[in-house]
Amino acid sequence: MTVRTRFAPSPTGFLHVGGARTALFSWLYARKHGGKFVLRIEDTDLERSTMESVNAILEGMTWLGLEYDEGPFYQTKRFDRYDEVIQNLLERGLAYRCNCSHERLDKLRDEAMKRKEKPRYDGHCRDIEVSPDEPHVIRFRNPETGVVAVDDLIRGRVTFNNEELDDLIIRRTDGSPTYNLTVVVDDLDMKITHVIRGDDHLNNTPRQINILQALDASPPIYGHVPMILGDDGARLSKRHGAVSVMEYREAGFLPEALLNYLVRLGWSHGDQEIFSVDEMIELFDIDAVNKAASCFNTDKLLWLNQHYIKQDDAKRIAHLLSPHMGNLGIDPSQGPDLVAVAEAHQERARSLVEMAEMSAFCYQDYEAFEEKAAKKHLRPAAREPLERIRETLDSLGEWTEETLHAAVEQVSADLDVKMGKVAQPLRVAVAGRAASPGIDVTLYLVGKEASLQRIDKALDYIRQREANAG
RNA sequence: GCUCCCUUCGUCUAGUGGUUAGGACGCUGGCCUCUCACGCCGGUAACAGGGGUUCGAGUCCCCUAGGGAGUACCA
Repeated sequence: MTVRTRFAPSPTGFLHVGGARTALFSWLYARKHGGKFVLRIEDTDLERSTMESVNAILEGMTWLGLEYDEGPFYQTKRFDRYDEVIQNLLERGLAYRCNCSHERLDKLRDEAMKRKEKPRYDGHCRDIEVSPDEPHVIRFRNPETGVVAVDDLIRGRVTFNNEELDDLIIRRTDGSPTYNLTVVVDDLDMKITHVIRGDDHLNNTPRQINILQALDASPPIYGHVPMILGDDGARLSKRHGAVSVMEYREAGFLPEALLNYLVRLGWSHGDQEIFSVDEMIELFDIDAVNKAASCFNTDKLLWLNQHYIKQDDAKRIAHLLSPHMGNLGIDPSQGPDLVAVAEAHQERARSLVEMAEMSAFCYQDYEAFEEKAAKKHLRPAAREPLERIRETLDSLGEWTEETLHAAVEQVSADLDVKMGKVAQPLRVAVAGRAASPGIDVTLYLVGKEASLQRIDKALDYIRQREANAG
């Protein structure tokens, strides 16, 4: 039997991290077992489904590299098939027409709640003939007794009493099929062997199994993965920052970092933290997925992101960095080689956005000195070192990291001061702040002309300060 | 309310009857050092509570508490 898994989002919004993790687990399971991964769009809710959402979901999956083998299949294109199944159920007496009014249903619910019971449909129309010509819904005739057991890959055996279930609507008054029916028919038709989905569906599973049995089909194997919560333990929402996968791209995250973070959320393999996609496929084990929901922790994601930024090829990082530079109004082709700039910042940035911000000085003059840095380093005592290094740099033959390093060392030696006494004021002058890559690299990237100009600006600042003090 | 699910450091987790309860993020002390970062060494911090079972329980059972999901002519 070939393994076939699926991801079946409803297109009512973006691909969020919870859905992405469910998709990842499902995808990994298929890949690990040499199976197929199917994408299905559950768009039977005509009111809320949009094409923009479909595109956003596809974009998110593509970015993460969760490629599907079949699909996307759209449920709205399969209404004929659902009708056929409903008709079949109707003919065999396993479903029936119901014309109970909303009012009656509401009343039923209120009364049940008052009696501290679970609200269920009372089966009023079960044995009465409702004409096909009058407005009606179609309900599934759920077994009234017995238990349904789900042998879940993650939760273990979970059992439900049929008395708890009621006759659910499988076709609305407008003729459209409902979720629990379409899922069952689709999973069946698409020969899905393993249904890996969010655990918000665990309660639906017994109903689906009952429908499956009415259809003389054997249920697939289920695996209900827990939810992802916000860092405060509450349900993940916009309030927690980014929830959409694409927002993470915009925030400067690498897809492999998000994937690695997501796979470790609720799953682990001993003490291993870093997983390449190939390792995930090899080591992932759905049985080892935790039962409890887990909180999303951006700090750890940032750590992983930094790890991948650090480890990645500078060329690729530069390529990915480019649009973020653009967002700052910088055209990376005007200035130093972006690959060199990226390389210089690879160990310093936790995200590409941070990298763009911290390397902007290589392309454009900063607006003002970082206040604390200027106060600390651009003081009268720094004037001489700065003047000396300016002179040395001005007459430097070759502008390379080696010659620049030597120049700074030479001035420090001449002045008989530690290198920091020269490098720090120089750094603030050239980069505008107290932190930057090594001073030689920093100078190299800024270039001779801009460096000298900025040193002059720093010297002006110091003179101004001396004047004010005097 | 009812049904189902869940519960180890702040967070992600290891742990499948005998461990000084391990790792990671974070925080923190130090080393390295031209700054920041990286790297390295160290520290901080957890078995929700209560009953059993057992020579022995984070691990098995029960109860309580707390969280979550479902309870739609949403998916």
